[in-house]
Formats: sequence, structure tokens, C-alpha cells
Amino acid sequence: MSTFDAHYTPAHHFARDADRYAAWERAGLFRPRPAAERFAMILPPLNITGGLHLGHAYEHAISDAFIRHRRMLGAETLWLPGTDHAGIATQALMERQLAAEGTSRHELGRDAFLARTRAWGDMTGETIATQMRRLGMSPDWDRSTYTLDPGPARATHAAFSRLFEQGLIYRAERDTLWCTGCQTGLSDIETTETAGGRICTRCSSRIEIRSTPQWYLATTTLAASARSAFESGQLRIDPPELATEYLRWLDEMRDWCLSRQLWWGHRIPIWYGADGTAHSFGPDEAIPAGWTHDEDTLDTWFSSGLWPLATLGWPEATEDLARYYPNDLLITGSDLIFFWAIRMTMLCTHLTGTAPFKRLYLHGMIRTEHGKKMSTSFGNTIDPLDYADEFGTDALRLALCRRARPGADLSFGRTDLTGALALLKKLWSIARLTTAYGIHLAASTPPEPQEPTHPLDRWLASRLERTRALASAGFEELDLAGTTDALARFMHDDLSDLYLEARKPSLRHDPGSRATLAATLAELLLLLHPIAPYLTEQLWESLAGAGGSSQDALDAHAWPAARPGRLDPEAETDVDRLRRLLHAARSHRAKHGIPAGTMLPGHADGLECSAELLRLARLRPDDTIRDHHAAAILTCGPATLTIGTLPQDAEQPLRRSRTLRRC
RNA sequence: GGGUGAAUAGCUCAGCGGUAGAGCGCUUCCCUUACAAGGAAGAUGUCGGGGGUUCGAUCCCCUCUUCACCCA
Repeated sequence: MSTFDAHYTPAHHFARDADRYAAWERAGLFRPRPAAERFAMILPPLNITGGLHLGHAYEHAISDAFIRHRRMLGAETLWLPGTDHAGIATQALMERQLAAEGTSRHELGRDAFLARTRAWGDMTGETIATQMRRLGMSPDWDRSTYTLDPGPARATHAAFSRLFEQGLIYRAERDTLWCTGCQTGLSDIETTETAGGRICTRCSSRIEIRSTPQWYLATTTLAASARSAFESGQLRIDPPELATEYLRWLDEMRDWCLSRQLWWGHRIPIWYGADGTAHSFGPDEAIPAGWTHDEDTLDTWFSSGLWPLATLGWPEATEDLARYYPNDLLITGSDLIFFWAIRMTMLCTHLTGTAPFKRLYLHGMIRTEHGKKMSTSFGNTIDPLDYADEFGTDALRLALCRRARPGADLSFGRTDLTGALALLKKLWSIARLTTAYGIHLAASTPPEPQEPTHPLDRWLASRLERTRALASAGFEELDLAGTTDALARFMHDDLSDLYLEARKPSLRHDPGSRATLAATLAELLLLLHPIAPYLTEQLWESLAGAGGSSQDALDAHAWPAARPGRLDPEAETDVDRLRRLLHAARSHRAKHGIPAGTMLPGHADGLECSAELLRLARLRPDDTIRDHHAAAILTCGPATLTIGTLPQDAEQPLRRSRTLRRC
């Protein structure tokens, strides 16, 4: 049995957390394990231009909680990570690097430029993976995919060729937004407004309108597919308000300019014959002699739009594709509804006849503590690892999950983190107390409370059942804030503030209270695990008894099942009265300036937990007090708490302070 | 310019037809041996302005104002 420090100090656990993560990975915990039910999700591919910012940590904390929850439910769970080559952003960044070295991509040549950029992307890709590991994220690293990998490259090529064959891709010359710095067209929007000096956000260059030949994708048919995916009920969108936006975008969808005058990206699979004929040969077709390859690359969002297919081996009929397509959930920012989510539903639904995911969770934007947008140009971005270093990974995740509701932006900062850390310290302290009484979590599953008979034991079991229901409902309804808040309140208000304070004297000898605490804490650790994986697992190990399966990761344990038999309205009523009377008694004490340490005489009637009430209210049992010389008579339903006077006040004229009726 | 969302305690946010809620902050008391990044008690709001519907509106409808985001 391990010993507990008096306080939980996150920094003392970093080394152990890292070991634990390595053990999870070694055990293959993040890989899907065949089961009757499946749950698949892709991670929005991370832009290789930089590391993770707080917004990523938010998205990942939500995602990881859902994934771990599904794993505990016993599903065959896939969370597939990946990175995105981010054509224009990466090329602009590399060109700035080259300019600083006094050279240019043209001096370097296309092949050398691509090799250099690829090496750079490999490096940042590694950085991102390291950051995610540090944050305790549990994607299937073995399936990690990069948009320029051979698989996605083939999928991108195949999709383009098919759309070309279907006559949906055409070449046209029309006004296009043109970035003077990157020397490329930018978007699919025809514009009749002069764009003037609007700044290209990627490279800070001037934008102007140019008329150049570009390749376009006709979107009418695809938009219809995306619309029917939603209207048929195949695809559900959270929050529902954003479904309106989704449909509006589809109504207004214009043809999509696919070509970019860049080197970095998927080269457009178009070849030109000697007579100028353009054709898109498929990935398995030989290019006839004399045909030349188009110089341009594809809009990055085209390959990103195929991501649910490209990561699973499409267009081949792979086993992964059969098992994990469509995905069950996609979690991404509401700002990407147009750029990414819709491109996926259009392309994937059109190509396969099935929407790429069953449910779309659009999260809001994370802001500074006072609601300011975070951006590199404001210089107020935050590295989530700085927060993890200061508050611990679990506190960061808990703080983020506690604010996670679909669609809503969140102002987030140190106050949230301090609160989350305080809760984890509380959990630590509860575990420490449990250990001090020699109580263990007896087995790998929580023991049945041995028919709890004490009203406080029955009450705690009842509260736990309600909390479990709320926590589960939050996961089902994508309201992680609801889940987290229910767990935090149970831990703080019910278990710690009331139960432990009231039952502490019994914990040393009463088998009922010992079993109740052991079972409750075990279940609480399981329920909190998807949100705070490191600390819950460590406490699980520390509290496991001799027969416990402390070697098993908590993810391998079952999510607590519903046990409505635990609900006990009578015990809830009784303890609720105890709570109200205790509050009233403390008010009485505060109002009359009687210190908490001073014992007063008192007695309680009509309440099962009267002994606990008297002790918590610091009243010495004395049922000789008569109404006419009581200092206060507090009532709640049939329950009455009578409080006497201080000995030295016994001869004073009697003043009944107040009588409460609350229930 | 178009669209969407938001406006509730000093701050950050829940609630959403029936006497205003939480956390943090604030005031006072307590180092009550699991927890001082703690515990207890307490103060704090014309629920953005104006109309309407209703027996009754923070909640529904209209309108105005302000802020934010996406597209222009």
C-alpha cells in the first residue's frame, strides 16, 4: 500500500504520468479491440505549421473523454489521429524561411523544395504527437495518417478522377481572389467587390482580383447529397441551431475552385495532350507518352474533405473501411462547418452514398479569461503544456471538460484551472482519508454495498446513482459540462462535505460505512476516469486491496451500469432535512456569535440521522430542554432541532431566536 | 452589406412561463487532526432598453441597442 502525501502536487506526478502513458501504449490500450459494438472517430488532422494551442487541447480533451468512455462501455473503439499538409500556410512559412536565408523556392527547384518542406512537416508532426501524449490523449497511434501519405494521396487522386469522369470538374476562367504574395488563387468565390487591400491571413500579402484559368468542382449535386444526409436523419448535428447554418451553406454553395498555384500539396491529377486536351487519368492508369502533368496542386480542403475515407483505405474495400465507415462522431470547431464539415459530407456522401459520420459535434471557440479572441497576431495564444506544467494534465482536462457544451464559446483561464486543481486535491484528500481508515477498493469492480441500512449510507448510494445517471446522460447528449459538473458536485457536496463529515466516526468500525465508502469511491474513480485519467488510475492502484487487479488500466474496466435499485427517496428526504437543519443551526450560531468550538445543549426529533445532526451542529445531546427555555426551535417537516442556551446565559431572559419551516 | 449567436450578481456562466442560481471574488468567523488552492455563515441582481401575448415573462413574439463569429 502506498503512502499519501498530505497534498496532491501535480508536478510530483509528471514522471509517473509519463510511465503510465507508456504502459497504456505498450498494452495496446488505444487500439480497437473487436467487440459487438463499434465506435469510430477521426481526429481533425492537425496543421503541420505549428504545435498545439489551447483550442486543440479543448477539442482533444473532449474527444479523449468520449473515446475513453466508449472504451469503458466495451465498444470496439477507434480514434484515428493525423496531420494535414496545409498547402498555402506551409508553403508561405517555408518561403519566409527561404527568403530569410536569401534564397527562394525557384532557386531551390520543385523537388528540393518539396523534400525540405516534407522534412519540416515530419518534425512538427512529431512535436504534435509528443504534445498529445503529454496531455494523455489516447488515439490509435498505429493508424496515424498524414494527408500526403500514399493512402490519402491515392484516395485524393481517385476521388478527383471519378468526379472528373462524372463531368463535375471543369476548367474555367473567372474572377478569383488572388494572393499577390503566394501567387495563387484563394477561394471559390466569384466576386463583383473590389477586394482592395484585404490581407491574406496566411502570408500577410495583398489580395487582388485576377482572372485566371482554374479547375472547378460543380457543387449542386454534391450539396444535394449533403442535404439529404442531414434530412434523412443519417447525420445529426449538435448544437441543433447550427444545423440551420449547415443547410444555409448548402443552399448558397457555389462551385469550388480546386486548383492552387502552389508546389506544396497534392498535384492536380490532370494531364494535357499535345492538342491541349485535358484528361484525368486514374491512379492505376498509365500516363500516355507526350502528355504533361498540370503544374498546380489541389486545395488542401479537397483532401481534408475525403479524410473519413482516405484514412480507412478507400477506394479499396478494406476491412477498416467496412468496420469504421461511417464514423460515429466527428468533433470539430463550429468555425469549420463551412470549410471542412460540409466538404466532408458533400464529397464522402456523394462518393459512397453514406454520410461520413452519424453525428457532428461542433464546439465553440476558446477565449481568454475575459472573452478576448486568442490569436497569434494578438500575441495572446497559450501553449496548453504551460498550463499542464503548472496545474497538471488532469486539472487542465477537467477544467476544459467542465466548460464543454456544443456550440458555445468559452472564456477560459487560470480561475478555471485553479478550481479544477482544487477539486483534484479534494479527491486526493478523500483517498488519503480512506487509506487512513484502512479501507480498500476490494476488487476490480466496486463491491456491492452490503445492504446498507444506515440512512446516510443509503442516501449516498442514492446520490451516487443519480450522479451516475447524469454523468452517463451527459456523454450520450454530448454535454460534457453536465457530466463533469455532476461528478464534481457529488464529490464535493455529497461525499466530502456531508457524508464523510457525518460518518467519519463510524468509518473505523462500522462495516456498512466502510463498504459504502469503498464502493462509492471506486465508482467515482471510474466515472471520472475519462476526464482525469492519470490521477484516477493512480488512486485506483493505491487503494486496491490485496485481491485488486491494480495492474489493469481503468480504461479496461466497465463503465458503471445503472442500478436504479439504489435510489432511496426516503433516505434522500431524511438527509435533506438533516442538511437544512444543520444549515439553520449554523446560521443560529453565526447570528449569535457562538464559536463553532463551543458546545451547546440540543436535541433532535423526527429525524433518522439525529445523532449525526447533533454532532455536526456541535450540540451536546440533552433532551431535558423544554420549549420555553430553548434558544431556538428549528423545524423541517416532521423533524425538529431544539437548541439550548450557553450555561452562563441560562439565567438570562429567554429569547427564542427563530423557528424555521423549510420543507 | 448578408447570416448566425449572445446580453442574468464585481468576473465567468447555468436556468428558460409561476417568490432569481452556481463557481470565483467580497464581508465576518474558524488552523473543528482527509483537505487553508480548506471549512462555516453572510451581503450582492429594475435577468441590455422599449413594446406585445398571458392570470402571471428573465424565459414566448416584435423592435431597438451593444458585442462576438462566419461569409461578403
